[in-house]
Amino acid sequence: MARLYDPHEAAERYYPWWEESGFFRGNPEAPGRPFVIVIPPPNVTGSLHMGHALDLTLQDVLVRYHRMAGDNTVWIPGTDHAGIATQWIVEKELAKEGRTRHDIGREAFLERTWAWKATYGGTITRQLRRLGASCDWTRERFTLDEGLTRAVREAFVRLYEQGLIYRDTRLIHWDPVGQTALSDLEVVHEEGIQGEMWSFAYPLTDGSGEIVVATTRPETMLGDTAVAVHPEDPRYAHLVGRTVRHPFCEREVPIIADAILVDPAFGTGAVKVTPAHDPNDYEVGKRHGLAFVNILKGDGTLNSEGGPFAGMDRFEAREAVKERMAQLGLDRGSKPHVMAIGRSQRSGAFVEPMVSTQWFVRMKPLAAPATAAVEHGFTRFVPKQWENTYFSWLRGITDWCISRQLWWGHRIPAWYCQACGHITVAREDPEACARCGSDRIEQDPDVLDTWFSSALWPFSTLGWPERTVEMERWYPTTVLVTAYDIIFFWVARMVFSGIHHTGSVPFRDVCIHGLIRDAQGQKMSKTKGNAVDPLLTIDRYGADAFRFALTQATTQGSDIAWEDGRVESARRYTNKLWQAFRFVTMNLGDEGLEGPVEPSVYDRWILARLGEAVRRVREAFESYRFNDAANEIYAFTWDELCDWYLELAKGVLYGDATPGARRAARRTLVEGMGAVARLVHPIMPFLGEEIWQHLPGTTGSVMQAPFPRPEEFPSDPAVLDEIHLLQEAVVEVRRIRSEMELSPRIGLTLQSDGQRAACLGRHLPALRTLAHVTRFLAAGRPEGVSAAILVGGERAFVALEGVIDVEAERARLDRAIEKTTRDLEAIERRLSSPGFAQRAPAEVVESFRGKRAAARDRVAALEAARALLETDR
RNA sequence: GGGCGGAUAGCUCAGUCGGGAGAGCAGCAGCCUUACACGCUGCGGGUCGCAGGUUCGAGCCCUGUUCCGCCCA
Repeated sequence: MARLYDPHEAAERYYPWWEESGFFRGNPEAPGRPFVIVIPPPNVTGSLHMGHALDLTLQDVLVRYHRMAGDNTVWIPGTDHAGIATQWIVEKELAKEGRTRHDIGREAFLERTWAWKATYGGTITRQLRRLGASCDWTRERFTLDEGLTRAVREAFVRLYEQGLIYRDTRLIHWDPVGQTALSDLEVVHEEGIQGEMWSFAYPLTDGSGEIVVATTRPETMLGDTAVAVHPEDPRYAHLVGRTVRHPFCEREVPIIADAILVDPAFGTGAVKVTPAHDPNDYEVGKRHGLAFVNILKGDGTLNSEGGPFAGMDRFEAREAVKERMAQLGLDRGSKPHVMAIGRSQRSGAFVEPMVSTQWFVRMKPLAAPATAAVEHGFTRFVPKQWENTYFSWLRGITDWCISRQLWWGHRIPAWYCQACGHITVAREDPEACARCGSDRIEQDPDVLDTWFSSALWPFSTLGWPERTVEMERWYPTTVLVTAYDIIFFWVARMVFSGIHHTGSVPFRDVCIHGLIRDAQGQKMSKTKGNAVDPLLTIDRYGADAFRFALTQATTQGSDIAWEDGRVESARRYTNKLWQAFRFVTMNLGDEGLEGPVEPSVYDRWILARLGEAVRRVREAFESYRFNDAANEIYAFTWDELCDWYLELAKGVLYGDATPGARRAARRTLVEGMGAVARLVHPIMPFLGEEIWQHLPGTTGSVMQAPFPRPEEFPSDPAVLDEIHLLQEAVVEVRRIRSEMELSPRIGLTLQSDGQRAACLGRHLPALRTLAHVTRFLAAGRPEGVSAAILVGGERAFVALEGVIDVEAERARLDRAIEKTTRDLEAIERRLSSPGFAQRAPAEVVESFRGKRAAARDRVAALEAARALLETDR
């Protein structure tokens, strides 16, 4: 067997085998409790980052565990079409050729985008394979493929027919770089921007004076259609109802009174009103019936309403307006102002509020059932606290702007009649207007928000709106695994879409995990240069170690500060397991495993401990406690199997044990290692498989082997107790050796006349292997100097005559007495504290009395040993 | 402004029922013992942010408070 485990070689060998053998494939008609996960679809443009790696590792861990546990398991992969991001990439390519998408036309542009997707779109799914993800690739979906497009069309038409989708002209967020409308969620508010508050004067039309207003966006004054003051502000009462003269536009601007908009204490108490370019002013405009003057074109330059500034970019116009106002003597100065600004999540451009005609989803009626579903536990958040995030968003929800001025996406299925103006919304492309029958109809040029199709993902991937066997058997899905940052974007939208379209929540559980940050706790980003590349990490450490580190780092919903040290430590663990496995294969002997066996107490002990570990690991997986599962496996394999059992087995294998006992030890090694291969496989699939393949008696893939069950490994309290005693003896002798600075080469004699300690005589081979104890005597204190230790509460001695000086042993005993006395005092304080005996539960009091007795015995035994040493002087 | 989370060993973090504070890494000391020096053995290290309260008993429950982070407006 190779001296070192090669994770790359194993991955290259096993992954194609698994995939080609169909081990990843789900079958809705197979027996078993369904366990179904749909992947949170990554952007088709994307490449694997640490966030994906974490999210997908956790899903794969669950999927592999449940598949082995006998559930009807499937994990459906896929990608979304990422409207804005993908279109951008192709537009940039075109720009290099000196062309725009308009030059080549819609059809050619889409052809080109599909071609791009065919070439580069598979990047992330290839990378997923390197991670070991056991998705059912035969079911891979794409949000723009035929079936999902049909689902989108169906959902849109239904919502429209039910009055839940409508078209309206209102204030929306406009991305001047992407040149499209955005939903509220796609705007990121950036705080603490250093700007300025600039003041200027509007002269009253009648020339009797002026009114001073302030703004952080001077160019918007070109769209002002009112100046507002507070109705109860005595400074301005006489001006309400009069007008000011706009210096650049041919219009008179009314002075109005509005108690909601205006805070008389802020600034001059007078506010300019731009209804077409500010959310608050928009409301004022509606309240007062003001004109909505849109001054911007889609690219962020000023339109003809901009008068002398038409054609300028909005920021250029800002400076130009200020300059002209100064020339006109209307500039009233400026002062620094810290403000918040909205940027497009995708393009990073400063977003402009703009009045525009778009399609919207009416959210209130959809949000209410989505809230109720979580309140009533039909869908459960793990950890529970994330419900609050979900609820608070749904409570304050506004209608969802779903149209995007893009070409790459699901085109809105609405046709406008040139003859009668009717809008025809239909499942199949219509030939004529549904009302007047005219064939002069034109389809809406816009496409839907990518999230509109993502919201249908848990059921569109299963074949909805068809009533497929997948829908019958696998819907609702079992669990959605995702980070908390897309609870709004995606989780909530899937829940209300699922309930509305299918009558059921889309998943039973939502397992929320944190984000991966760098070692300093900063968010990883390409621009900061602190991003860790998961593929390089896999290159360096192997997928098994990487996955183990991710799993071990995943504590309930909190962020992870990433350091490569985590993976390095996990890689050492893979080596440890590999070496343990080598030990097993190197010690199988020639005589075979068949034949009568005489299991030792060690064999029975390790299997009992294995059973306990299996129970804890299963519990951890079942309740999404990933770190607990990883740590249980780690602690069992390293601290018990390697540190104790393998050493104990050496005593049997290399000593003069009977052939039956040796055979039993070998079988236990093989059985234990087989269980370890199965235990680790969900987290470390390649290592688990590699071990499994080389163990005698295994068949098929470890993927298809049953996950260990606690019942396979019987417990035995007497055995656990005996080995515990042995461990105590070993640890104590080792401590003596270390504290006395005795060479590991010196064989020691251990002796005790205690009743429980008597059994140590049977364990001499183990004592020799583990602590280099070469002799055990059922006797009391030896002649000459000796060290006293406690085993099972009884005194035992390590003969040290001629080996060590008395002073050192005396000092050691003093330290031990001091520590044990401190323990005893703490217990006694507890027992004698007022009310404890009366009020604490009887079993607690009893356990403390037991502890007191044990501690008293320990102190007495140590003091007796100390006294014996004294008489030697 | 509203909401949520965090503060526990030098670092990163666990801690489920309220019942004697843990892991990994780092540190110190000793070992190339025939699976593993990617290892083994032993040791040291904590005012559980702070102040009150409830309780026989609080890292855990309650109130207040400081600092850090995130989300929303």
